[in-house]
Amino acid sequence: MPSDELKSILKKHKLRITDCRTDVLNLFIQKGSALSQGDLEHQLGAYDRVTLYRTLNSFLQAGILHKIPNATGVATYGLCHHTCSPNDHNHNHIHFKCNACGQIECLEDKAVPQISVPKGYQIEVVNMIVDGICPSCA
Amino acid sequence: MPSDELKSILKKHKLRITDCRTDVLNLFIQKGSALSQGDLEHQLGAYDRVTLYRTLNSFLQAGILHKIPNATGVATYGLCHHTCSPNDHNHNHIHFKCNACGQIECLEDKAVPQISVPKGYQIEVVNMIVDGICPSCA
DNA sequence: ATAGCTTATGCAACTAAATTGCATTTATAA
DNA sequence: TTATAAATGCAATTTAGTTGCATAAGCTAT
Ligand SMILES: [Mn+2]
Ligand SMILES: [Mn+2]
Ligand SMILES: [Zn+2]
Ligand SMILES: [Zn+2]
Repeated sequence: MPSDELKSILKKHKLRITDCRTDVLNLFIQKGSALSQGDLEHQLGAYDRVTLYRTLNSFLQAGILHKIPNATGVATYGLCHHTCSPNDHNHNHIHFKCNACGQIECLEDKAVPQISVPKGYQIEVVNMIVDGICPSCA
Repeated sequence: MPSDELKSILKKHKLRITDCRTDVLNLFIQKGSALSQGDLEHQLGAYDRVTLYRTLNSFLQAGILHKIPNATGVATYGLCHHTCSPNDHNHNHIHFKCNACGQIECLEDKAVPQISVPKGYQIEVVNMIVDGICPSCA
């Protein structure tokens, strides 16, 4: 993606434009799938782990990325494709984790179905994670 | 829960009966909510961290516990209320995580709704985690 | 009940990920 | 261009998860 577009995305979210941030953002856009901090470290070796860590946190805060729950213990992050802001993350799509290659993807077109919970419980966010085999691994 | 019942549960799953295992099992039954290894360490200080770690793994294997995905990074485990065996964990219920007290519960009565995924994806397991406020914290 | 075999436990050590403090560098707005 | 606030890198710490090995304990067959 052209550098100008990357910068405008950062600007839109009121983040200072730095090399690390544009590179991280670009990687997320290129890859299309969810990435962990380790993925970033591996593919953007130029930057310190801590800087990548803080970049992820900035992006979370800003609403550029969302955190994807999973049982493996390593946090993964996906691009917010819809308009998200720090206080209003707005995600409603299913996540898919491939048991073969380990990749996690956002299935943007698949909405999380409506559910009900017992009396007394208040719903704030609903996450749905599908484990299985992705098309590339089938 | 009476010691005899605890022992028979362990026996049913072909696990040797030890103090640690009966205490851990008893704690899960008493609490009713999901627990992390840290929770066990805190509440069953008599046992070594590694022993608790291996107890959790044995229980997972045996089908006594199931792992509950969440975005916090610490693994939590819940009792399998239905018949589960090592090769056939059979869970279909929603999990609820309270954003106030942090507790995670199994909503046994709330089934995970059926979903469809894009062509080429194969579903193996579906997890649904609801974040919100639990009745005790409301 | 006991002996013998198998499994569980505790300790120490190690890995990996997440997190913090602080000095230095860099981005941005005046 | 300069002043200010924020981002970065490095070092160090915390936390969770994991493995190896010697010892202790559970279980089964005699
Ligand atoms: Mn997503
Ligand atoms: Mn459950
Ligand atoms: Zn795959
Ligand atoms: Zn609560």
